[in-house]
Amino acid sequence: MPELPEVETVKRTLQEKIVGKVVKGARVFLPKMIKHPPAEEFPGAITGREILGLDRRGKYLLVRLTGQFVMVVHLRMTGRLTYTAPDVPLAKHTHVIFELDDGHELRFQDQRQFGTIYLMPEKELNRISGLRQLGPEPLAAEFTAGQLGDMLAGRKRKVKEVLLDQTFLAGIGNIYADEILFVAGILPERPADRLSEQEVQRLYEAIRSVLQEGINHRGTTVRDYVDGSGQQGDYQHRLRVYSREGEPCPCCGQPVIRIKVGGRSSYLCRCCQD
DNA sequence: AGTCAAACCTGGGCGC
DNA sequence: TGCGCCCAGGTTTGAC
Repeated sequence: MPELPEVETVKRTLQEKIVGKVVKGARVFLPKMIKHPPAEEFPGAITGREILGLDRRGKYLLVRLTGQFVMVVHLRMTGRLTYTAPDVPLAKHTHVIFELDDGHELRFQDQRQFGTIYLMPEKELNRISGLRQLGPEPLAAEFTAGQLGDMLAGRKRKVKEVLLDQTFLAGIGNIYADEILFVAGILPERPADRLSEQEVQRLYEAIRSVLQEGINHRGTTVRDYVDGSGQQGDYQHRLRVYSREGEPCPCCGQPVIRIKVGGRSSYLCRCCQD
């Protein structure tokens, strides 16, 4: 489910609900979801801490806690983190419940059980390799087209594979990669280092605009994604090519096709992208 | 180094 | 109704 715009939306929706709340307890029903500390130590380690704020890095959600501790959550494909009243019946695949001092719960559910939760001192966050190795934030003010051009130089892999590489840029996944490449008018199989200066500029602008659009529409719900209040996103109605095999290209009307790139389904228009 | 497939899981959808 | 297959927003690992 969740790429940068979805994780950003979860962050924003949870922010208004849980900042300032104290964790009164935690129940772990599926220990393997807890990667650190050992699951049996996790409830004791988080109980009593106040939630100071929420941040996002790439697709990672960071919950800042008192005592310089941070809980790091990655939702992977089907994870959900929702602020829920305690009388709401437990949804299937609910693996961890946090009890908050306002009587509500923060519930983590994950059908496919790929999600991860860490709790550690802020200073040790770099022990999480996926977090440590993340590339730049594509929406950061400091990220420029010139920088993107430098980063692409010498990259012989397909441009879509590069966009999906979290050590290259943080937060782009399969849906937004296809949308970005369509908006930029670039085929996903193009070698990354063979884009013209103009194409790099278009790619940069598409990365920024498509991710921002996704956030503005509260993310994309293709299947499982919901935000921190359990609400679906809206951006699925605005997708141009992703999951639209056979439908007319919004630009030229030719059918959208699906191919495999880097092992992932990729949707594109042969007419509008080259 | 680069590329590919498999692995981690559950469940939906399709053809037969 | 059921079986078998393919598919799914992600990331890591291990084999060539």
